[in-house]
Amino acid sequence: MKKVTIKDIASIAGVSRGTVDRVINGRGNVTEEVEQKILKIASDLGYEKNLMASALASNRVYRIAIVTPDPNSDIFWAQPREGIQNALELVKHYGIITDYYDYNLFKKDEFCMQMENAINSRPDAILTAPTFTAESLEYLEMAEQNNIPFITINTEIHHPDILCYVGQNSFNSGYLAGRLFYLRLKPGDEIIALNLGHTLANAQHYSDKLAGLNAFFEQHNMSGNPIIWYEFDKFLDDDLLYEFWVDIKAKHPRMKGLFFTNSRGYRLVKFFNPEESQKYDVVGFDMIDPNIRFLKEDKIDFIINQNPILQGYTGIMNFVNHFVLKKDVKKIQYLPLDIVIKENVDFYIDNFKGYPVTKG
Amino acid sequence: MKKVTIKDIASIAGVSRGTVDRVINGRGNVTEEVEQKILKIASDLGYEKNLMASALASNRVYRIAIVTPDPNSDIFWAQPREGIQNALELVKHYGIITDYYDYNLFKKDEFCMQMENAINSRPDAILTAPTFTAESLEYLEMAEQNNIPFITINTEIHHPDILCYVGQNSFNSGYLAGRLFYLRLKPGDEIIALNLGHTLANAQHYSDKLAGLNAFFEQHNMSGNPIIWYEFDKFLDDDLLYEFWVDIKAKHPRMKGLFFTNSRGYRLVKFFNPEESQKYDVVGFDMIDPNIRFLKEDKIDFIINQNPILQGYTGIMNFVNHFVLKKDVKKIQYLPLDIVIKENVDFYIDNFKGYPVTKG
DNA sequence: TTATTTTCTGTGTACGAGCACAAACAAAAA
DNA sequence: TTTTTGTTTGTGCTCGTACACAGAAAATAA
Repeated sequence: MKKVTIKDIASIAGVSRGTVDRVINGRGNVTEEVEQKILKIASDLGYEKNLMASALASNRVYRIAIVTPDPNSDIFWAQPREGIQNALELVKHYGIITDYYDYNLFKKDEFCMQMENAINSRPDAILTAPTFTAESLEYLEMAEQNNIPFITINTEIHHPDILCYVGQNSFNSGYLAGRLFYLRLKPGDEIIALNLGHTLANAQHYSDKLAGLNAFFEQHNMSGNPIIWYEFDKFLDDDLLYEFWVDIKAKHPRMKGLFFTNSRGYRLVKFFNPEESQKYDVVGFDMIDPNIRFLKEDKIDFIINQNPILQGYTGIMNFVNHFVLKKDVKKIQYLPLDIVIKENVDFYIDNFKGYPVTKG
Repeated sequence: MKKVTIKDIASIAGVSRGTVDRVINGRGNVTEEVEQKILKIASDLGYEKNLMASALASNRVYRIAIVTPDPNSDIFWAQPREGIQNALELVKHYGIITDYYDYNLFKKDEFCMQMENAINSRPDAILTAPTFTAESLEYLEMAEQNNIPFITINTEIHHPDILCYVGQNSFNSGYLAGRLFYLRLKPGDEIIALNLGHTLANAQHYSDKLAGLNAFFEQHNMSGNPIIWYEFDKFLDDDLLYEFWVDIKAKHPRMKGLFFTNSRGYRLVKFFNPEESQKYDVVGFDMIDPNIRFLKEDKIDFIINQNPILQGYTGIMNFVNHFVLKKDVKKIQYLPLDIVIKENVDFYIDNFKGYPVTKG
């Protein structure tokens, strides 16, 4: 049961290690006849390259440039980063080095600058959350020219040349939200879909989610339950937001469900009084701290989680699978849409991140 | 930014590689003074052992004995195995070898036999699902004597000497089920909790789940919604099971919720007519194929999933973290209780297993 | 003191694959 | 034929660590 080495193959084939090495790694300069013989022996013996020895000998370094929003500009982005760092812990021995190019989520020019810096550093790959779609596509082309593949997470852009996408399926998350409202809806109840954010950034995301929600209601003949779409981009100003909320309530006495299209539901539900906490079914996204708090206080009823930590983790692991282990990687990987409620939230937070972790 | 090696430390400390090696690996025979100097330099330089080189040089082989139920005796157990095999794919380069000791889930003597075989093979660790609690504890002690640690998955046994447990928290899964029923319950509605299985095996599991369910109802003042507990061990006989079901319906006209304590809900819900599929809220466990089918047919409403694939995966990864990477491993790792419904089930099945996978 | 044991330190080789370079051989050109 | 060129194969060193063994130094016994 001993492992087969290049030496074993060489001695059986009656050639030297060097020749076997050339065949295995396709370096050429080997007669057809010998090559075939060696390949046959290798496959008969079930030869598998010892990756440790290989990495050690080649002494190769892989560099990944990470272009994601600065967590300080939007706390959500701490989570993908956490996953990235955890993955690195497991695979850094393969010689993987990362450089971070942070940008302010709300500043397009910062994004562009950092993306250029990243490309100019000539990394082996760029891992990015392409929050600015149009610009991302441009840089993708530019990187393409320099043979730098893109690994994208969280925000889907459609382009044949990305190495992979790991993240959410927005349409389906809206559709899922539809079911969650449906569970408790009565005839005539209204749903308010609320986008606390700027239309420009991530527009596709939001409209896909809404489309999914609408699709569910249509397919379940819920024409008696209207969905009303609002957008409010001054969400950072509590006074204005409160005014907006009072206004909404006045306009929609039959409001029963509240659908937040992103992670910022916490900004509004903090205005709920106890009675309102009871009355409304609230569905929001992402397990960031304030959302978790309000989930536990019954102000938010369901959080749909797309495991951003796992997105980062998987992004790195895909790199390893592709570059180090030379395995095919699935191009589109939609993560599960976890339904998080008060009763299972702690397990998602404390004990597990979707992959094994150590104590320290 | 170059990596620090033993040689670097040696030349700075003015000693040979061998001496540094003795210090780093605590092999002794080094003067206190030199040892301290080397340790200081190592920590100053941020030395980290190159695991590739280490594994290569030591040529060590780790053997794990896997003692789990034969998937042929109960299909559920194919899932942990899948996770085990996927994890091995990622870490086998560290020299990890596995031997499987399968046993029939329902045959205690087979379990004992295989456990003895496993211990006698003197592995570095035993990964097991201790479905037979009392016996498992005995073998745990026996393995303990031989310095073979236990990694347990899926079924929790309480013993200070296990290396780790990865799996479900039964009480909480019952408690979670409580919430799922609560969403749609009306005053007077009854819940039938049904254990399709033998009392003996996994008894703790089942009673914990029921306790959780009861606890939720108590804490939410639902004394108007009784929970009635049934057990039926002839579940393999369709005729008897059908008879039992007809009987239940007759006895409980106010039945609204149906709680299956394990993965075998599919055996009963197949008797539902369309009207019944609508009428009952059904909560069951485990994403095995027949359950998934009935989820899609609206006969089952919620599946609580404890990611058995991930259990296997994590079990192996914990081994690696402990033995190869020498990191501390969390002793108890409760996996998230995923709430799976028709609208998110496909993402759990097709696209993701909770960790990165390759295409082939 | 010298002999002997014990404690400490240095050196050489191995692990398996990568890679540069040398050597052997064959084919084409002189 | 010899020379040149090109193709194919073999050798030796490298990566960073582990470990056996040799050797030096110190401590103890004679």
